[in-house]
Amino acid sequence: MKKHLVIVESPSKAKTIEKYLGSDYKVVSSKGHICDLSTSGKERLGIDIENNFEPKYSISRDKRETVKELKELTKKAKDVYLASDPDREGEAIAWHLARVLGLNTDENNRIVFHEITKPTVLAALDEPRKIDMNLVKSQETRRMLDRIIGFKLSKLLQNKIRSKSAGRVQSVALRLIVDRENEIKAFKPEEYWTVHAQAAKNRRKFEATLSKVDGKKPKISNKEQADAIVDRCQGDFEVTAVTKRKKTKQPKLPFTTSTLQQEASIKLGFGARRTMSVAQRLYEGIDLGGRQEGLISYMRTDSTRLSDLFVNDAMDYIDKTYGKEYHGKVHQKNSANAQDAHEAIRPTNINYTPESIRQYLKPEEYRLYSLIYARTLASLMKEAVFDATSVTMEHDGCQFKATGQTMTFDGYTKVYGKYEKSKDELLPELKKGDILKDVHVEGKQHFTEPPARYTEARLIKELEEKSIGRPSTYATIIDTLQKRGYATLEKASETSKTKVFVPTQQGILTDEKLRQYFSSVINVEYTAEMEKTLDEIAEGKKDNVAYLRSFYDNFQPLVDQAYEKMPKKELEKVGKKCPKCGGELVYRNGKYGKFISCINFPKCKYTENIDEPEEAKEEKFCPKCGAPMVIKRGKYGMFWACSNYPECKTIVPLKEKPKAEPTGEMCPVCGHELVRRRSRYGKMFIGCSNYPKCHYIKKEPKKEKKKDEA
DNA sequence: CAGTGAGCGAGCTTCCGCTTGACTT
Repeated sequence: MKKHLVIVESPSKAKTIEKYLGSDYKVVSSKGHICDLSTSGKERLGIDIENNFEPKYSISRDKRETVKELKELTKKAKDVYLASDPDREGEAIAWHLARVLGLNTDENNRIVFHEITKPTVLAALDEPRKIDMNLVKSQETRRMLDRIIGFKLSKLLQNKIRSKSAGRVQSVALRLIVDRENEIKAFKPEEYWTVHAQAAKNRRKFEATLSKVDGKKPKISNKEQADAIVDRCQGDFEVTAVTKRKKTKQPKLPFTTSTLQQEASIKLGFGARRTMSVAQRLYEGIDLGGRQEGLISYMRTDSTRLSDLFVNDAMDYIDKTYGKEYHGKVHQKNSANAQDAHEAIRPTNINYTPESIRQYLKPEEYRLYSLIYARTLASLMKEAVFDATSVTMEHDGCQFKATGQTMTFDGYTKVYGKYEKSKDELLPELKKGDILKDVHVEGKQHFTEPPARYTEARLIKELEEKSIGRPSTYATIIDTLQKRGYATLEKASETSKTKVFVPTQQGILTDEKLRQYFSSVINVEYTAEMEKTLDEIAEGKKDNVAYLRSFYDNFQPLVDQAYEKMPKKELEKVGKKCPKCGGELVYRNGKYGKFISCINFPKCKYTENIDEPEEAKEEKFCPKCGAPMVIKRGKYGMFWACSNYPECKTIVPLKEKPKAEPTGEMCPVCGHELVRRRSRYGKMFIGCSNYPKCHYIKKEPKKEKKKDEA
């Protein structure tokens, strides 16, 4: 018997939905887009600009197999429902599927649902509609714009300054990093002081901070000014006001991709890549003792919405587990450009507590699942309540303030508290008119701090707030900046574990050129403007070809101008000639750093390493065969080798000793100094400088194996 | 964990956004 065929985007989703629909239905997936703009042809743009921006599509190489299968299934099916995601990209996927599978686009064969629950999927099947061609046009416009900007700029920069790529999204991410670097460079620390009073009542100590001097907010910029205030504050203080009020703290919204990546980075130390791959495993399903179950909803989402079914279950669970007083409400707020195709990232089943399934999870899966579980549950719980007290005390026109708070109801922090420390700050019982004796007042010096470099998490947050990039691309953007050699992730400081983005020379240069020639396209606001127009196209209020044309007519002259005016970056000359072909030797940047090569590459493949040791300038001949010797670089460092290799395998060590750092420590065996060296296996170790007479090696404290336990 | 070892890179395919496996980074 012929079945109805339903096509979704994700295989895991297909499995779940097939369970809901029963045996009359076959549910399969396209695994994302199946088509893309072609990259063959003259300009490789896949767009016929002269012919009204006609797109040229081809089936993506890695989807040939999928498409073949879909075609066969279509032949066998009674009818086909296109159930790709309910957003711009999903509509385009539906249209590509319709074309490739030969479906009638005038038929009602498109269905959408915003959450994967049985009632919503069944309801969707009752309301099939036609493919929304305006929405498809909107996606197609976005795609063509990105292709034009990306390929034209990349080609230009490759040609002019040997940069690898540029694009609407990556180049703005780079801009943010470079801007921040410039702010830091321009930053001048300023000195300022605060004044603090240590007081006590009934032997309970507390600290207050200077808030006003003679009724005005103080501005203290040096020690003299601070000392003057401290001098004024000698003697008894009087409590002039005590105010008490209730304070509440709301739980945060459930996770989107961006907030999950941020929180996992801060709370678990996961990079965006790692978070996504662990989340993917949780989504696809974990073997829970014989049965495979998806533990979380879809992990690429911009929505904080939770399905009604889930909310009901979770509320029951809260009532049952914690009591009705913890029963909160649904908070709702999506970011500006949210497309809301999926729910928030939540557990699929609230009864799978992290503890109850811990035995089936790898440590990193357990940690991420615990975070998602706690965040989701907390979002539906009551706010935490605090008693907050503020005390004002004065002496000779100098007013100090102290604040304290105690939690009177833990609310959502019962489950999310371990990720959000909030400490009680206690004040002694004080009342207006109390006199405080023996108050110790002193000034504290501070300096204003430069803004911090971006961590992965901060950069993703910034991009999301500015509507740049999408949940499926945040992790890729981070990778691209590094792969292109525009920025590196480096430790924020010697001691810190946090890694931050530092732009490279090439990154700074690339940004500079884009700023100079393409400021109207590569900037933080551009994507938001584009999105506005795309919405108008989707609503049928604007013609997409007219939009593309006006963009192109503005953009192409900028490209032409840049080809004309942008100076070509010449390769830096070494000042020596190539021993092989006599060409100029130049510095190049390789994957492993700077190196020297012949200008005639690829005709001449001569290379050399930079920072040759001093003695490389000497002429040296092989003691065995008399051939000249050259410096070679092995796994373990540099050495002289016969140029006749491999016929003659003579090796002479360098005169320069390999690095051995003194440590200041003495050898417990022979009393000579201990030095830090690199072993032949490449590891650093501390051994005795009296080697080989003394073989002492200091045992390094064993490095703990990375543990992934909560 | 102590006396060895001999790469590679670069240039010309890049964009963004939707997905998962096939990888040997």
